[in-house]
Amino acid sequence: MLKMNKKTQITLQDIAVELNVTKVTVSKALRDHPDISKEKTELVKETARKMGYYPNFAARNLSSKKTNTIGVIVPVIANNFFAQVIESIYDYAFKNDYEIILAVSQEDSERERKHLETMLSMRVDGIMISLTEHSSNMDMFRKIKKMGVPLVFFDRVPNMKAINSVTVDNVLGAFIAVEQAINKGYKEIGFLAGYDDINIGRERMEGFNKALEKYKIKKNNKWIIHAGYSKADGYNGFMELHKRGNIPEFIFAVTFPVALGVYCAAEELGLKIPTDFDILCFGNSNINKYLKPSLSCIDQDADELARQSVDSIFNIINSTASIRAKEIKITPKLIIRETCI
Amino acid sequence: MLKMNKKTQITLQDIAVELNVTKVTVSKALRDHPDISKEKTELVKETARKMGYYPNFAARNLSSKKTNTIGVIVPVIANNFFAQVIESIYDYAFKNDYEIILAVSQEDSERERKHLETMLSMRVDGIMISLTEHSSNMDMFRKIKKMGVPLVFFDRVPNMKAINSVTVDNVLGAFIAVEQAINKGYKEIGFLAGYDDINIGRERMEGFNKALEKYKIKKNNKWIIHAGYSKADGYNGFMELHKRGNIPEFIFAVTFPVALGVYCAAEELGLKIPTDFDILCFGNSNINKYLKPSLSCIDQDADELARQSVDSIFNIINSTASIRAKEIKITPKLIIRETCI
DNA sequence: CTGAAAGCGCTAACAA
DNA sequence: TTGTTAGCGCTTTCAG
Repeated sequence: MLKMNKKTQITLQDIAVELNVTKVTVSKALRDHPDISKEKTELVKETARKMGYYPNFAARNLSSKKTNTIGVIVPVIANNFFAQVIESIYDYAFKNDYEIILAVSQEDSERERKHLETMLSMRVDGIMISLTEHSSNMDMFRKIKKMGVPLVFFDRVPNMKAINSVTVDNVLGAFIAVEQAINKGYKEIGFLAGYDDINIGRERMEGFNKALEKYKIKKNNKWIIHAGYSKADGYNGFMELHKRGNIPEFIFAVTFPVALGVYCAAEELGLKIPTDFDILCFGNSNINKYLKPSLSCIDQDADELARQSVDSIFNIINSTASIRAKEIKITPKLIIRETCI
Repeated sequence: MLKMNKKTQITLQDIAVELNVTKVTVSKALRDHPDISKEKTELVKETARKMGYYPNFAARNLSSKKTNTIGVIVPVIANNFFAQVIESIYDYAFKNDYEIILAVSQEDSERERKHLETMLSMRVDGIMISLTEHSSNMDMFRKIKKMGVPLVFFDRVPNMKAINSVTVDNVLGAFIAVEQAINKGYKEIGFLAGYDDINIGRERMEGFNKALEKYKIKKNNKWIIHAGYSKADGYNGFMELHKRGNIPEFIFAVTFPVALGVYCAAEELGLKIPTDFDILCFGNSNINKYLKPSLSCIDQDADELARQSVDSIFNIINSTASIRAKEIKITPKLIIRETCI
């Protein structure tokens, strides 16, 4: 009854025996440690390859206290903006020899909390997160900060002092969107807005208000709907607007999915864009130029957001001294297509 | 010079000391081991929570030889189909208390290989993969099989015997797409096809051929373009078709992004769909009903694909005896919108 | 340049 | 019901 049925995993020891050295030598060689001679290093590597050795990360992490891994939590994946951000994050991480542990909160702050705990248990070297649409676990974040785990928020960030964040300038973006509508001559301006719980809702509302104020346009609360950021929210929001009576000349949508919901509702109601009402949204999508009419929007550079976020977390991870929290803002830009032209 | 500056990580031992028991007791309590009394278990958990304890997964994995983790490799994320599949995979895994390690090959088989090695090093309990568009590392897969690591291919699978796979019935899907066009009366039928390297290209071509044969339609190679599966490929493919002379009455696009590229090219060329030519594609997207004209397609159920794949890998992981490789095929369905109606 | 010893934090037998 | 003893596979001192 020898130990034969164990699912054999090749270890440093196995290679060491094969080569008549100790596992320390093998370990060093595999990591290109200067202690080991060039030839021996090559020999070790070659043997390891031949034997089908794959270093056990768990063991390595345990003894080295480093995982070369960063945790990323997003509210959703099947969304053009987030899909692009995630893809870019993966790319930058890969180029820096880091692994990404991705988790999806599904806009559920309870799931979010669990994922944060998992990341902590995995001892990731840092955490990047974009919050759920409602509130969030500030206590958890404070705890994480206190534990000294590098933390960077991106796009959807909490209302907290001294945090690292990378966001698009939402106030500015909303402002220029509404300004565009006003310049075009619209006076009846509606907003399918988010909630104040999270920065993107709060700040886009702020930009909206600013533009109305600056141009002395009367704000009509009947034309402002507070809902979420999804397609369904846009659909329902527009239906509600329609039910309330005459719809405004122009609608600003808080996100691209919301605008999509509006297109859908309008079609059902037999309303034509931009003749019956006009629209513009915050957030681009690789498909909105194919819509009829193609949708003008406030473009947020997903790749840039990802790059800045990754840079930011690496800076924190690699700095010896604790560095000052940094809030990075990316400037959005207006892209005019067939709506609100 | 006490060891004070170590970034303190709360361990079982710390809790044990606090509670005047041994770490084994704590370990068991935290995992609801029946050995430990209810009250003590509660006490331990409460204390752990208070002390801010997070179990070290690396240590746990190392000693238990189980990671509760499955690795997923996809060619791309910023793609409606894959984004949905991934999101569903995450959801099913989460509900089964499994973590997902996601990696993106970017259609690059070299990256794919590296990711596979990483997964092996992480000792994931199983691997789910959708291949890059060109060939792939069959040797690597054979090695993985030999190592006894559960492996499931989904959507894009290799041409290999005895593998576990979950795919859409590509032959059938392509067949009914082309049949629809033929029934509509089209005789000039083109195909923006993929390559034979991978099942989706090969099988969709097979279905295309079958339909032409069955209905005795002449196949015109001038109208068949072999390119990739992306929007750019669709754009270039259509431009090439156009350059070659008169375009066919109908074009079957191998993927949704390819069809999108065609829309783009057609617009530039001033061609109208469906009057100048008609189109239908393999693969749905949550936005193609918004296109003008809205695009008819062969719908592949992303969620179903994900569910079957996850089920499949769990079956393998949880089965004691080695089970027979299983190839699961999902039946696609035709969705008619404004094209090819 | 190489190796011996210790231990990372945890779980899995087995004893008590 | 609890504790003892051994590692899991690797890296990290520190000696040679």
